[in-house]
Amino acid sequence: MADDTKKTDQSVDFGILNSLLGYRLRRAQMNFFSKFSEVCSDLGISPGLFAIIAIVERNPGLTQTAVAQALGNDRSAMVAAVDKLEQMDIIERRPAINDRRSYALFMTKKGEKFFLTISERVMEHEQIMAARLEDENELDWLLKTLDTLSK
Amino acid sequence: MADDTKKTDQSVDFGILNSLLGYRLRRAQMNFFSKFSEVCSDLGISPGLFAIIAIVERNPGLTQTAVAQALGNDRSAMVAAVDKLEQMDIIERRPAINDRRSYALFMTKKGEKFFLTISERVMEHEQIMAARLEDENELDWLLKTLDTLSK
DNA sequence: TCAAAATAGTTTAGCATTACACCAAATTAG
DNA sequence: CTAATTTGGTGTAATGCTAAACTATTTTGA
Repeated sequence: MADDTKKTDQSVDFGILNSLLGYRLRRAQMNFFSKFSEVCSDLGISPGLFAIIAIVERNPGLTQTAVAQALGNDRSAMVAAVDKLEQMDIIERRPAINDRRSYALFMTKKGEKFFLTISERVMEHEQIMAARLEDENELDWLLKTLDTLSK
Repeated sequence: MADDTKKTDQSVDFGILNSLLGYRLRRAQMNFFSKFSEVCSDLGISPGLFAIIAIVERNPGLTQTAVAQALGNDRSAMVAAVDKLEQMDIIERRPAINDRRSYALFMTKKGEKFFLTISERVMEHEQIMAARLEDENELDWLLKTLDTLSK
């Protein structure tokens, strides 16, 4: 059936989209997102939750709002996220010492171990993807360039 | 008040996140997304809708499913999107000639003009962002690299 | 001091995205 | 040709993100 009347995926003309950074970034990011889910879905962790854990692990005692600001998220999105991470016994809310409005976030003992496990998986996946690049320099260059485009 | 007891955004340690392509891609893409919205929100067009228009404009007659596959979206997401674009008189559903289940999508006359207007704005914004890169070669290299990471 | 403004966390509503089930129509197999 | 499978469009439910409003608390400034 060498019938060409119906366009296949391959023959679709992407026009302007092909040269748009925004579109290409979206496709690449979507791919990373779905791969991340494949690798980590059994642990019940999304990329967004992983980012929160990573920040709290390196910066114990930050408030919810501080974490949200660091990640560029909305404060309100933190509520459900921290609720979930607390239920999973990964992080912990403690009353802030000098501000009765806010909580300080800390890793639990289980959370510290959990972070090691999941970091290992994430790094494995990262290395598989990075292997598509030419060399270490290209990776550094890409990370730097993405940073340039993030503000 | 040179008080350092509270961490500011600058002093947050991003740890592993700094070296993760997935995270950096997300930050860059979020930035493009919000800039796009600033530039195009008065026209009522999101990045996703723009992508659909761009595909239909270059490939008139594609079915909803074909457009969804090209963009990597779910079929079901097309319904509301095409409904909206039809209400805006930008694209048009016509019964497919040889398949009573499906619609073929076409630009309206107004849609063609609309696409020119919005493309202009998008390209302006694109050039502002691309100007942060070293030169044309770096842009090409980045687009190629993003493509590599998208599959 | 003390009223006004700002801030932390929360709730809620709106919107986009994803996955799943469904129906009608088309295609394939026997 | 008919039965079984696949496919296109749709509806719905769950999730994630954004924006706005609300309460309690803290900070500001006259």
